[in-house]
Amino acid sequence: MPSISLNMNSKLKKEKNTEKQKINIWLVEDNLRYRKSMAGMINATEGMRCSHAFLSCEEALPVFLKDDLPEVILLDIGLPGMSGIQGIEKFKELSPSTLVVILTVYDDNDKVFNALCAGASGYLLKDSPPEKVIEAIIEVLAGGAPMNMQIAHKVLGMFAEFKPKKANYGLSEREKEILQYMVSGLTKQQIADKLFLSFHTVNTHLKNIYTKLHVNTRTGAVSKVYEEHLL
Amino acid sequence: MPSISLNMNSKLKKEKNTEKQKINIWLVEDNLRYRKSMAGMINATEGMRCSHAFLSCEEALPVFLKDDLPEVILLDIGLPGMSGIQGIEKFKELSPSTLVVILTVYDDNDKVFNALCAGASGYLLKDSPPEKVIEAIIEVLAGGAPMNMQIAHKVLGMFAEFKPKKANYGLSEREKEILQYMVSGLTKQQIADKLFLSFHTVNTHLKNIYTKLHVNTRTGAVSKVYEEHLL
DNA sequence: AGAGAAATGACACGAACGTGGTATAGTGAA
DNA sequence: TTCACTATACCACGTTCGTGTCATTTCTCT
Repeated sequence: MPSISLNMNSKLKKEKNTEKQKINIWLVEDNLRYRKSMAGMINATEGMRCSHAFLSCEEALPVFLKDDLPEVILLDIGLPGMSGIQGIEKFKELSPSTLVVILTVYDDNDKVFNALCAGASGYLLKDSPPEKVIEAIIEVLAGGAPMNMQIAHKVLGMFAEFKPKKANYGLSEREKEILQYMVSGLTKQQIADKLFLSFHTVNTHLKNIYTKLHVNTRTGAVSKVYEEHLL
Repeated sequence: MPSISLNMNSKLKKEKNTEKQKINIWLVEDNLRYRKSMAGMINATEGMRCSHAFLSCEEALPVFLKDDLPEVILLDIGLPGMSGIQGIEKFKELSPSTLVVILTVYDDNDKVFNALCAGASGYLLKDSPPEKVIEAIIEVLAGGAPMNMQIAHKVLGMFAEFKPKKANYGLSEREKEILQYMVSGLTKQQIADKLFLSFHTVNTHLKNIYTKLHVNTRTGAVSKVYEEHLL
């Protein structure tokens, strides 16, 4: 059974006060059994209390109006009504300091990616043993980012997808320079002025760039730059 | 002292064979003391051997020619000569199945980001206790992604930066649709054909899009779409 | 029912673009 | 030294764009 080192001195105070100094945790989870079991687990842990357990984000959000802001929300993704992903955004909007930890069965890249972009501070799968969840709460409060091994692996994998592409297309330095200016929205004449070149020179370079990139509009070239992470 | 569950049956075989069945680990680290200490730690661990310890990537790369491919490389980033980041790419190029774990003092976003993009499978800080490094080797071999708590936190933070921008600029659905086609490189006439619209209609929509996005060229609009993660 | 937003359509004109050429000079490799 | 590549520069033609102004038809919301 894990225990936390925070507020250990406060334990000397009277019960009522101690109750309030426990870590305030919310649970949003539509499965009754899992919800009850998890809430029980939290309340049985020293220094933690599960003050609310909802079965949808729609239920949970209005409670934010009262000043019972949670420190941590354990959030499912496959919920009735509003998805957990949308939920994260709402929660973080209402209380940016609240840490959201995803607790779900979904492990596909898309869900993980979107949840993290939305502001989740951790991502656990439901096959994790309950002790791991309790540990995760402690970790996230300590400034960490609890994740299952396989989730962490996926996350790093996403980075690798970000810029492996470096198909140069054989662009020369000058061409890259001109492409750069084009991407930032300048016209040929403006680029020429910027580089102290003739309009015709820029025109020629652009022609060559189009040939190399297999495009025939400036728009297509700009898209290619972003799409394939050139420059 | 951690121990691994892999190849436990092989321990019955004779010494020479067991030696080869240990996990082959390379170390690239310019600090003499740290290198020696880490190599010693690895070799003292059951089922692991540090077959090589280099002080730069330039030294390590030629050894890949012989068929002594490591399963894991512990790699520093602040190295003389070629940086560790470049090193990752080279290593992964020569042996994609080799897992690279960064072991460094640098924890700035840029280094972390680039290392992960380059293909690192883990990222540890040097202030980690040696046991943690050994655990990380086991974890990465089990398909995980070992990271310090603060690194994991940084990594998730990077995701949040990816698409918080939801500045819609008040674009209507139709406008977004047209913008989409423009981004993919089509001309006004081509877009009109695609959507069974008049050229003039597309022209008007584009005008409105430019106004809303505060740009006045298609190139500028496309850049804005990518730069601010619209659509 | 009426206001307001969005989508649709049209015309015209000057500016910018895309593409077909041609040509000179410098640099570094074969 | 020749060859290839790069950067530079020019011209002309037809196409596309950006912008001005205007009008009609849906919708939605109240």
